[in-house]
Amino acid sequence: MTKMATRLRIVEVERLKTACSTCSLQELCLPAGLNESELAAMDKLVDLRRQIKRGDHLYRVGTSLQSLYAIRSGFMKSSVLHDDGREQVAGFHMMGDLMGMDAIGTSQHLCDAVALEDSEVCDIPLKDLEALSRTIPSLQQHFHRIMSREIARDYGVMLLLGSMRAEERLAAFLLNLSQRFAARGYSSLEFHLRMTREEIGSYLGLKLETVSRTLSGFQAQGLIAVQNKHLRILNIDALRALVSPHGCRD
Amino acid sequence: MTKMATRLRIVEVERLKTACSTCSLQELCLPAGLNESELAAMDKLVDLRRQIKRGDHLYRVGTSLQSLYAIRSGFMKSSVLHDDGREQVAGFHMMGDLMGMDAIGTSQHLCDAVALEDSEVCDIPLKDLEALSRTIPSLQQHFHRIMSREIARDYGVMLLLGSMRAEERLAAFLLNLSQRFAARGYSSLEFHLRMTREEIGSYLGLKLETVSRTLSGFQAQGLIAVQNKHLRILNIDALRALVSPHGCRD
DNA sequence: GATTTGGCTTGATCTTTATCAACTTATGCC
DNA sequence: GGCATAAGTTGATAAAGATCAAGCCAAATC
Repeated sequence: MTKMATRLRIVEVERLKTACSTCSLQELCLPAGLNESELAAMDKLVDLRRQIKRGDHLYRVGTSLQSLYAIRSGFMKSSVLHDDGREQVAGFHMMGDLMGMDAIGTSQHLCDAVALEDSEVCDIPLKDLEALSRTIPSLQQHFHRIMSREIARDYGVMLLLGSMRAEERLAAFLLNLSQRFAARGYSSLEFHLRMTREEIGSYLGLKLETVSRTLSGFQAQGLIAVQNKHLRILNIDALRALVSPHGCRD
Repeated sequence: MTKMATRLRIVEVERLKTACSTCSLQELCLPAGLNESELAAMDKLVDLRRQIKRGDHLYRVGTSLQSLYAIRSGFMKSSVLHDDGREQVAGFHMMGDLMGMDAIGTSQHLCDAVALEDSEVCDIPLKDLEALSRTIPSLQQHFHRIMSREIARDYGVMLLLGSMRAEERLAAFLLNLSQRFAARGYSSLEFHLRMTREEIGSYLGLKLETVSRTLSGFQAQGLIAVQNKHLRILNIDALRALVSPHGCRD
């Protein structure tokens, strides 16, 4: 304690708050499953915290990969750009999510990451993470799990984009958000959509008008209550039924 | 040489052929970039080779993850199943590709892997791979790159499914196949489609009739020549132009 | 070599979602 | 606090692709 205190300066207080060992997202984030001494090693790795204002980029297509980013707070989107300017939102990311993994392969970011509200991310230098995960098998394993889960999520999005109708896509989208908010201790039935209808549409492969209409339709059926970005799920079972139409499973 | 010869038995000849150190796919596959002694370590890891007959499963949804699989020869598809039986092809895989990475997160396969022609895969036990990659940084790095590239590929598919029209999807699909065949030393302009129209459609989020019509359309325009599964690209630039419509880049 | 079956093509029609357009409601800014 | 601008809703119409249907071709089977 005293030894530490001597080293502290005002800026470093800020840093200390970043420590994985005291972070409430520990269980969701990269350090999940580490013991105390391993957590301390993690703390050394994650020494920079970055503020991203709403609308600002965390990284851009073509930028060289420096670090992976763990979201501490806020909400972000990542999007791929087509040559002709069309934007496809590839994902929405919230606290505890790890971003930037698509760039490891080429050392260049392949998508843009933009904050949809003021956000805070932890900077995790890839080289350091790789070095540390060579000495901490459970960190290595967890990192692989996180990358794998991203692949699995992507497969889910492909299923959605490739074989669902507009209503199913929206229902699946709302249920996914609901579940993720729940996992972070927020209400699963009432939340704030941080993205525009256009961004939802882009993610789901629909036009914004279709998103709007479909949401209105859900409201008319009594499944949800929407007012702008405020959303309340009124009948979650009905939403689930929409995604898995007849419950006919073989 | 003589030392090795004494150790050989007939079954082991079979194994020897599996060795990464003598595999022609070395540069495409997991061992890319390893030196000789590292390659020898890889050889010990990959000790099982498996034959998959056309139509057979390499793994199924829900099966527990044992190994990752590197394709030595043949052609496979992976597909996600919707509750109601709809199938979405998530990818086509050929020699040098690594399969099964979606299952690391949950230790259970989330998709089915089926051989589209008689194939041969190398069995790579995940635990062993993780252990070895802790001692060989370049292997670790390459493994991460491969997972990352899978994520990047998925983003590309999302872009395709979310914001391209039927013609663009087909053109992008053909160009992707062409490029992958080229990377493996085959002709980039003339190849055999190993999947049915329905499987192409499933991958691209289209119905088989649309795939057929669109291919016929390409043929009518002189872009390709198709006869059943035999395909020849006649005007690759025009195909490229279809994917990036106006070349209007900002 | 005939038969069968699965895969493919092509046409006609229907459905879903996109597009175009007008208008309303928020949000942010001076 | 009002004005400007962005976001969202809703309607009318158009277009892309799905669906239904018929027939064809080719490889596998007997």
